[in-house]
Amino acid sequence: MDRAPTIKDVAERAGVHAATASRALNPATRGMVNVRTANRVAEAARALGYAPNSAARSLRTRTSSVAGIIVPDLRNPVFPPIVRGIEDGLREAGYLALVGNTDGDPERERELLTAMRGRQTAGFILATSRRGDSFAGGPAVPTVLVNRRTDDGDTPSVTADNAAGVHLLVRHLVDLGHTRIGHVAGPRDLSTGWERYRAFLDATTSLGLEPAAAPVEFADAFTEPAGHAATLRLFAEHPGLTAVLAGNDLIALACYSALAELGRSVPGDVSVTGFNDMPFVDRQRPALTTVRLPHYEIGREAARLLLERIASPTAPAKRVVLPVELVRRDSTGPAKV
Amino acid sequence: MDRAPTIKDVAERAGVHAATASRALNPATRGMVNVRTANRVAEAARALGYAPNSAARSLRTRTSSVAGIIVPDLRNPVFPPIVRGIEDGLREAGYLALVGNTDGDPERERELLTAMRGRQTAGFILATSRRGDSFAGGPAVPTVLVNRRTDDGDTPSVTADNAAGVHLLVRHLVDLGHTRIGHVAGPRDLSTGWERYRAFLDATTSLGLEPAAAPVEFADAFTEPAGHAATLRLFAEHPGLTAVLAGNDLIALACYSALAELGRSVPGDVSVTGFNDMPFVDRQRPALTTVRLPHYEIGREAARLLLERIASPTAPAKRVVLPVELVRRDSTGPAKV
DNA sequence: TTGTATGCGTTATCAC
DNA sequence: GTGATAACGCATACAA
Repeated sequence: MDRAPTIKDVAERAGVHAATASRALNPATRGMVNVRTANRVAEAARALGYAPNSAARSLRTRTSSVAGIIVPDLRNPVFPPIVRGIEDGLREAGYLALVGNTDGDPERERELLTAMRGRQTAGFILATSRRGDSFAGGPAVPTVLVNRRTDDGDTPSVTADNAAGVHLLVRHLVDLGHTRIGHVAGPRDLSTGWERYRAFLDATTSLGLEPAAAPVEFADAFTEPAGHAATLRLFAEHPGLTAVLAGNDLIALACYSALAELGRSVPGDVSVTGFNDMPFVDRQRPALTTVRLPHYEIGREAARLLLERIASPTAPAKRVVLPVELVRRDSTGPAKV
Repeated sequence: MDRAPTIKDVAERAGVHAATASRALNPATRGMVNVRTANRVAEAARALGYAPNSAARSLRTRTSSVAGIIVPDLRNPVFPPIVRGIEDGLREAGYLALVGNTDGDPERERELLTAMRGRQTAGFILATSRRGDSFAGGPAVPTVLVNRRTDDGDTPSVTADNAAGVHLLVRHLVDLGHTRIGHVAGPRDLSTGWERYRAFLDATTSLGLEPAAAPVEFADAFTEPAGHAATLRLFAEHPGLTAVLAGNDLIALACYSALAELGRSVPGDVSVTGFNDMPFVDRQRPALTTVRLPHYEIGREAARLLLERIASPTAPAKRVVLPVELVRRDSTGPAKV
């Protein structure tokens, strides 16, 4: 088992200097070399099964075709399709994806970023950002935010149209005759939680509900336990609600169990809506009315943006917002009179 | 914005030569250097925020601390916890994880392996193997199989105890009085499908069922559509079955819908069992009786095995089999008499 | 225990 | 259009 062939071996076989072989093999510099020699080199490379040593290339060029993806936890069902979309988008451009989980811990995130940067990662796609985060003095490395974003507009991002989704849901509930609608919101420091909350205020007032008829309770996290607790708090204060707009699907499922505890039926007594359309919420009992996000496309778009960013790092930061879709199922019904 | 500090910068600041700094920073060679200088170097490194350039290190040492994980599709709910377990296990050892999806296409898999190998990947963890696969002349790169394995024992693997799980399920059904139990099996060319199928034959005969009372139908894939079709075929031939053991949870859910189509209730007319205990199958209607696999631990164990393998590549290949657990829920009930 | 010298494989710069 | 050369940052064989 001898060592893998190097560019020197290729050059020798083609009867040229290593530098020439390098130029011939690199699409960007191919033009500098005679077509015939270029072909000879390509032929030799193929014959030898030559594959460039990317460590050497990275060392020399200070970049690589590897991107880092950082998510809170891959086990949260929204992330697999996003990551898959990113991976597909990256791979088409010849990039590979490093994936890391932070569990929402900024310390872990820093460690991961450092570790990845040390491996010459060409760029980052972060699904972990908080509204207040800033990359000002931070990464000279191209970075794209996905799913969540920061408040400042300095970093490119790909998110779903949270506001439109909430408007769709509120209108749907109002159309069903609901006049007292509560919101179990996600954390305020995440753009997803915050945007949906703001849109809820917006939509309810613009549809003529008094603030007292549209109370809000914040969950500490986008999880079932946090959602459960928040739902109980909401109904303790506002027992007369006939509908709940949950910050995401997991919170909506928590509403199911909390309402069952309170002896209320869904949707008989209370209508419930989610956000995300995670796998299997269509098979819950009752099937969840929610807003579908194009998670896979969000991922692909993020990959596209990152590649753009790598190609031209100084271009102004784009913020892409992808459309969402209302999915009516069985967890919403006419308001009880 | 100046360049990242190199080991030279660290050495200079500590007043030593780069070689000494290198030895001081590397745990393996730390012993060769005076404790006081070692501390001085470490201090300088910390002050400068030094992170070794892994491209240079890889070039020099011909290895890297990056491992490749290859799965069919991250969106299949069994993989996220496995990948998460792997990532956690790798990271504790300072390794990063490259993740790629193949959609079950061997061609894509080859491409990914080549691409990753070209980037000095230190090892691979594959969740994509088929029974007949062989790595004989293949990868000199350390490799571990996870979830699935090949028939030959040449490659280390971490799998769940499929046979024990099936025995648990069959005994559970027999205890409930079922005497005509069908099996909607997964693909024969995957070890998961095959082992569960073999165990089904084994368990039913050893518990006294005639082969005719334990018919099998194979699904083309571990998916709902394939499971649906296979379930219909099974009941077309054997309408008298009172229980179905599905090859995995997705096939079990397909049994639900196929049986509903046939006008049979679950578990009133027919009991159904799954395999995996995916997220949310406890919230299906009815909640699924299934076997729980320790997916996260499977992933961690695979990472451990890979690190072992990297440390001593010639040691004999271990095959780790992790225990499973029966989870009784509402999809199984007493046999209809 | 520390310093010196060299090379890993590639590409950028400079000659020709 | 091509060749010679140097340098990317690190780790190690060897010398001191």
